[in-house]
Amino acid sequence: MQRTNFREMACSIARTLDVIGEPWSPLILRDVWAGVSRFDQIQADLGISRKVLTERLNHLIDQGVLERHAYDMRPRYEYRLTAKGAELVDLLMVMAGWGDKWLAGEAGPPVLYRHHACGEISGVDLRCAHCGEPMHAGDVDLLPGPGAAG
Amino acid sequence: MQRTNFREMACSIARTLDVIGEPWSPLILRDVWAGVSRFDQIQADLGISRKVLTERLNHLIDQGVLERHAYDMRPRYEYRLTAKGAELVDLLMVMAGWGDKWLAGEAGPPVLYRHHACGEISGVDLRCAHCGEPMHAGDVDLLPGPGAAG
DNA sequence: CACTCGAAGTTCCCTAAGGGAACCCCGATT
DNA sequence: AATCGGGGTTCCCTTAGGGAACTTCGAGTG
Repeated sequence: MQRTNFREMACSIARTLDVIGEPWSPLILRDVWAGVSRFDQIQADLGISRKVLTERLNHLIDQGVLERHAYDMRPRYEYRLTAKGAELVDLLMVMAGWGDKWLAGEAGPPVLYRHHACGEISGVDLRCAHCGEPMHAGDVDLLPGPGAAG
Repeated sequence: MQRTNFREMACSIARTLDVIGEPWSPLILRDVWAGVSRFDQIQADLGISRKVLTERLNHLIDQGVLERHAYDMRPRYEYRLTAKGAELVDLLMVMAGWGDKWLAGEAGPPVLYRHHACGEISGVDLRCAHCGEPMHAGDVDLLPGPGAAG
């Protein structure tokens, strides 16, 4: 399909999409996060083609988001999130929050999140890292940064 | 390419991907958010094929994320974020934050975010909606919710 | 009125990516 | 020696994305 690649764009959103923007990649990370971490498990859970799963896993490993770990003397492997990958899961939690709010409908959210610190069922909330007040799409101005395109 | 559709999965991440998971969709939302909101502008800014841009815009409108708005007596339109779409931009800010941290390199972030409330250059931080403490991937347990698959 | 312009698509062909099923490899078990 | 099961690889087919040319429609110009 000769897909355009986003890596060269001077945009952190595009670059992030170059890492996890392909179809299935976020769901693979979700599975690994949730403990579904072996090839056949992921393949069966998602219903993804084995060929594509291989490609995605290799790409995620190349990008430093997953690592491949032997769990037996036999050639058996499980996939784990790296620190870089674990921070991507924050993104998945925000996605899940949006889906819960706008797409879950009558049935309610399929998954609940219990926060260790307070023990309550909760969700993520976006705050300004500087002042701690809510920070949403309409609460910011965009300015060119040091890495902006020439 | 007979792509699998994610809509029917009992997972808010998958359902969200069904709305904005196709290649280009998040970048289209980013453009509209940043004020690049007309067909030819978006097409030129992204370098996306006109055919695919048409498909993506229609899908985003169908999903209630964008709306098409005439800005002239002539058939001229601009695209705007709905409330549903504006909340998706929160997701884009989290993506941008991850890209800034892990992919920007020496050059630094291409775009800076100035928070209206405090006037500072900042970024988003994920907090528990219930207790206000940090809430990241490792800080939660996943539990089946009311909309979980049978 | 005829001509041109520009925004916003639409159409067509070509290539490459995803789906699916069959096949392969390799160490362990029987 | 034969089987098993995890973890892929290979092959073919279909369809989505890229790219460029073409269309449509109202406005402005001479």
